Amino acid sequence: MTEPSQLPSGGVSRATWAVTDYDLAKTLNCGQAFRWRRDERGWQGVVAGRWVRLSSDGGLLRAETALPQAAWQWLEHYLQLGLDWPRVLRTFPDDAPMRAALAACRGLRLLRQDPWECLASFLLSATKQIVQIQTIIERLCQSYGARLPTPAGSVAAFSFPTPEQIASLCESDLRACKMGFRAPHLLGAARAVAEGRLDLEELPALSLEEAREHLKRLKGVGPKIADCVLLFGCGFPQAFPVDVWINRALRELYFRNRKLTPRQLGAFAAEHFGPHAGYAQQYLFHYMRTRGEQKLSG
DNA sequence: GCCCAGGTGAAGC
DNA sequence: GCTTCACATGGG
Repeated sequence: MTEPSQLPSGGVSRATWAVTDYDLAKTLNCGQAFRWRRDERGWQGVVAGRWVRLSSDGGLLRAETALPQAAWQWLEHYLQLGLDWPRVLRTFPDDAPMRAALAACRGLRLLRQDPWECLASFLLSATKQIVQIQTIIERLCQSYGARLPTPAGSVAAFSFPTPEQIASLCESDLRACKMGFRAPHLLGAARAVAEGRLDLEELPALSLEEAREHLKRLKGVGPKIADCVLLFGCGFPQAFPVDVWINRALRELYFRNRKLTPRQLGAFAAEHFGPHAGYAQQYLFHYMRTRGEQKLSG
């Protein structure tokens, strides 16, 4: 990572970073985050309560905000620009499935998302397709988030509703966003966080097992959603969410289609994929989902 | 209509 | 322990 160069113009602020092995399109569109939208100039999203447009240009990553920025740590942290990627790569097992996934998903990175948005989003993900999760979250933000400043001519943008904002609603308010049986789960999680019964900021200081148990106290949070929050929002690189795709991937690629329980798969993953198993998981997930598709440019 | 989707919890063996 | 099923909603 290099220091960003900054060129203010009007209310807008811009920055540029030199990156290697960083595929913005794959990273923003691989199913770890749900709020990024492609437009003619890049990707629009909301990070740390700010509207931002990201784009890539060869080895350069560009960012544009609606308001002046005194500093960019909030975005560098989200994009994990300080990560020593070659060091992560060296921890992966050298086997045929992993080599294929790495070749197919070159440049895919993990983001460091806000833990609350991550928890709420994955609570809404249960037995939903990614496009439908995106739609539900968009309705939630438009209905109950706060309007954010955007550049002239851009479509409206909204913050992700805080735990307090959601805690003040009732179940039918949430069901109006078409989240179905997930509504009481989201409401319960929002109230637990708003009332201080769950401290998301404390989780990174705990062991993986302790943090997982804290999250699983919430109704609607099992091992899969807990590990998504720990991997994408709390900085546990060894967390390994096992969903239908990973289940399929592991069985097909490592177990010749033998049937295994999620518990057995989790144990295998922890042993086989090493200290950054979660990164390996995201490569296998994206590899399985895009296998057979024509390569998209981004 | 039927089946599936980045699951979970309750109830049945 | 493991298996089965309901739970909302939308798309193929």
